[in-house]
Amino acid sequence: MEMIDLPPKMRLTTQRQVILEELASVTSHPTANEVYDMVRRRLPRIGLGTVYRNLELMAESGLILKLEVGGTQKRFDATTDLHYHIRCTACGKVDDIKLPVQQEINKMAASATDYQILSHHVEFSGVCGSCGSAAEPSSIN
Amino acid sequence: MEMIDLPPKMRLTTQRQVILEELASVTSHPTANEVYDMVRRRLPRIGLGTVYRNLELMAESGLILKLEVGGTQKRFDATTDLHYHIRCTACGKVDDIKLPVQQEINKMAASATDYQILSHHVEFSGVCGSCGSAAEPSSIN
DNA sequence: GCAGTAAGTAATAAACTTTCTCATTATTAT
DNA sequence: ATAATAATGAGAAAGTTTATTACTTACTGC
Repeated sequence: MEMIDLPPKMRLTTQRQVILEELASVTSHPTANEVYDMVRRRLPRIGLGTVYRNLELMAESGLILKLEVGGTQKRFDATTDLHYHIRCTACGKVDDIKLPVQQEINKMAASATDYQILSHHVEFSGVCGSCGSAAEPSSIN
Repeated sequence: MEMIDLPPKMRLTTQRQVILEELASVTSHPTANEVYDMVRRRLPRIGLGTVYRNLELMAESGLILKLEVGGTQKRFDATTDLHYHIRCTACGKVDDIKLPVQQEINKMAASATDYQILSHHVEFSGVCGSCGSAAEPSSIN
């Protein structure tokens, strides 16, 4: 039994504010460690556990998105409206991809499984611009 | 016994055979640790590192699939033809979903990004049958 | 068969990501 | 300002995956 209840008395601490601001300041999808590095420039004494705890809390309350995309680390996204992602197989970078969300795919899925469908996510794999130009300048012949 | 297409110099050891057989014997998508447990019933002295190393090698050679779906652990799949997955948000179980792969989505993506698209994967989130019936008996009341 | 060599294994250590514990600090309501 | 308590920081701990190492096994050409 899982209910989405945001913590009753969630306090607005400096740490939370800065974490959210830093996450919102980038269009990339940083890992917890990367957020930690960004935040530490402004709050040098913050603990890594605090970053993890708050990213998790914010994700639970829907304030941010926790992306469980490929790779070993989870990534976080301050843009909470539904969108798909693409990950570079060479450098691991994750970008948004501006593709309309295919809502009808959920209905198709519902009739193909006994699961109760909640959502779906599409993750593309590809080679990003900088990695592609570095690796294969002769591929368009 | 099926013919296994091994990369040159890759030997078909007992460990590899058993790992592959055990993985192929289930329709679930076990984690490395679960494969380890299954294999250990037949080869009690096998090491966890051996399981990891060989799952990784087999995934690289295309013999099996390594799934980087949600959750903290990677999962492995002996079925290598393209298909989508669905993960239970309650118990973390991952199942195949029999939904035709949307090839055209790659073309749409190609025109929406400067990445060179290689592939895509769709992962659904939902509640599986057993979790659903266990969690919400109040819906029948 | 047998030496020589390459590949694989088991065990262990190590790296890395994430979660947990707890004494202390900071925030909120009074 | 004070009390109540949520949150923090520091470190330990847990969990997953990779790397190292010494030993074993299998393949090669003789």
